[in-house]
Amino acid sequence: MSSPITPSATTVATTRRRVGRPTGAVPVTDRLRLLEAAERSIAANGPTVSMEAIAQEADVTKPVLYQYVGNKDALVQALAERHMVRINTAVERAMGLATDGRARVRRFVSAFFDVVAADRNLYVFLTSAGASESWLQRSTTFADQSARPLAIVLARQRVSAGADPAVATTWAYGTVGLLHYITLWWLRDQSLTLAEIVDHVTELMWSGLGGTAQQPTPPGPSPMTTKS
Amino acid sequence: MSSPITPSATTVATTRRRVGRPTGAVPVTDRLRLLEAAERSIAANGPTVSMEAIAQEADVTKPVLYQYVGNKDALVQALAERHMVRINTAVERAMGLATDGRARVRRFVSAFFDVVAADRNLYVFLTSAGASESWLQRSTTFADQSARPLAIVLARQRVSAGADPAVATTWAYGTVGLLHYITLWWLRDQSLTLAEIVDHVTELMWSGLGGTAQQPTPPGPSPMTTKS
DNA sequence: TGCACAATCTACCGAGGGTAAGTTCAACCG
DNA sequence: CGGTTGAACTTACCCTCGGTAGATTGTGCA
Repeated sequence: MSSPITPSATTVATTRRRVGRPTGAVPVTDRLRLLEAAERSIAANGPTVSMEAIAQEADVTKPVLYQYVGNKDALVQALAERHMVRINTAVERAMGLATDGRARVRRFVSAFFDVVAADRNLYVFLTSAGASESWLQRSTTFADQSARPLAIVLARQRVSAGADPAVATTWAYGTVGLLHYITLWWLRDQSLTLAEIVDHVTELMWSGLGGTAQQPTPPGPSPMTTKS
Repeated sequence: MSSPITPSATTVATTRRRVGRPTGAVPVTDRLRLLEAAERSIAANGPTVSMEAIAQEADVTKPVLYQYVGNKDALVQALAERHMVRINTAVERAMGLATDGRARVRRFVSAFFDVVAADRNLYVFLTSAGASESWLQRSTTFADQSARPLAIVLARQRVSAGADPAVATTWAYGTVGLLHYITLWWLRDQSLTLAEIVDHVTELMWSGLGGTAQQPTPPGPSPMTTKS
C-alpha cells in the first residue's frame, strides 16, 4: 500500500504526521503529486478506489486532497485531461506518417488501444466514475472531453470533403462510445489479441456495417426471448 | 411521491403498515410489482434513485425489496431484461417490412431512439448503474445483454455474406457503445430532432467514417491543448 | 513579543447499500 | 381449543464513502 520505509528528510512520513502546520517553509504537497498518487492508487486498488485510499497513497489526509482537487468529479476530470494528453500524443505520433484514410484510422485505433491497455484500471475509472451522478446535467466527463475535440476535427474534414458537417458531433460521440465499449469488453475477457481487435475496429469504424461488400440484411432483431 | 389516497381493500397502505406478518393469506407483494414500482420511481426521481425510495414507492420496506430482488445490481439486470424486450419488439416491428440493408438499419435506429426517448431516466439508470462496480469481472450489464444477441445476428449475416464472422462480437459491442453514447448526449442537450439524429446515426453505422465518398483524411489528432 | 493566517489533522455528518434480529399472523397438530 | 413452527413483515442497525467543521501548530511580519 503505502511506500516502504525508505526514509529521506525529516524522519519521513512512514509514521503519522503530527497535527497542525508542519515545520518547513514549503507545503508538503502540490496538486501534481496528488494526481500522480491518485493514478498509482487507481492502478493498485482498481477503479473503485476511495478518496480516502488516494489520500493515503499520497501520504496526506482527505481534507488536503479535497483542498487541492475539489471533489471526486474534479479529480476525474483532472485525470481525464492528463490521460487525454497521453492518448493524443500517441495518436498524433502514430498517424503522422500515414496518408491513406483507412490506414490513418488503423493507426489511430492501434495507438488508442496501446495507451489504454497500459492503464486498464485508470481507463475504467475515468469512464465509469461520475456516470450516473449528473449525466443529464453536466458535460465534463471523459466522454465529453474526448468527443468535443474529435467533433471539431470531423467537422473540418467533412467540410473539406464537401460533405455536411452537421453530423460531426453525433459522429464524435458515436466513435467515442464505440471505442469505449469495445475497450471495456476487450479489457474484461481478453479473448482477442491486440492486432485482431485493431483490425475489427478499424473495419467497423471505416466501412461501417454495410461494408464495401453488399450484404443486404443488416442487424436483424435479436432472438432475445431467452430468459434465464 | 407515493400514490394518493385511493383506498381499496383493507384500509389500504396510505398509512404505515403494522409490524409483523400482515393479515391475509397472500403476500402483499410479488416481484413484478416491485419491478414496476422501481420503474415508476426511476422515472420520477431520476437515475440516482435510492433503493429506499424504490421500496417506498412500492409501499414496502427495504428488506422486502432485497428479499425479492437480491441487490441493486440484480435490480438493474432485471429491469434491463424488461427494457430489452421493449426495445426488441419495437425494433422487430419496425424492421419487418424493409428489405434494403441501409433502410433496415435506419428503421432499427429509429425504433431504438423512439423507445429510449420514452424513458430517459430508465435508460440512464440501466446504463450507468453498476458501471464501475465490477466491470472487469462481471458481464451482466445492460451493455452485455444488448451486445450478446446482436453479436449472434451479426455473425450469422457475415457468414451468409461470405465474410469472416470473427468480427461479430467486437462489432456488437461497438454498435451498442456507439448508440449508447450518442443517446446519452442526445438526451442531455436536445439540440437535434429525432429525425436528424436518426439520419446521422444511420449514416455512421452503415457507411462508417470512410463513407461512400472518399475523403482521404479521417480523424486526425485533436488540438486538445486547450486547458481551462 | 504578539498577531494574523497558512497548512495540516482529527473527528464528525449524512446518504446509501445491505443485514440482523425482533414482531405478528397463519397454519397445522395434538 | 391451546401450542408450536415458520412465513411475511418491520425496526433499527452496520459499514463504507464522499465531504466538511473546527481544532492545532507553525511561519512571517509588525
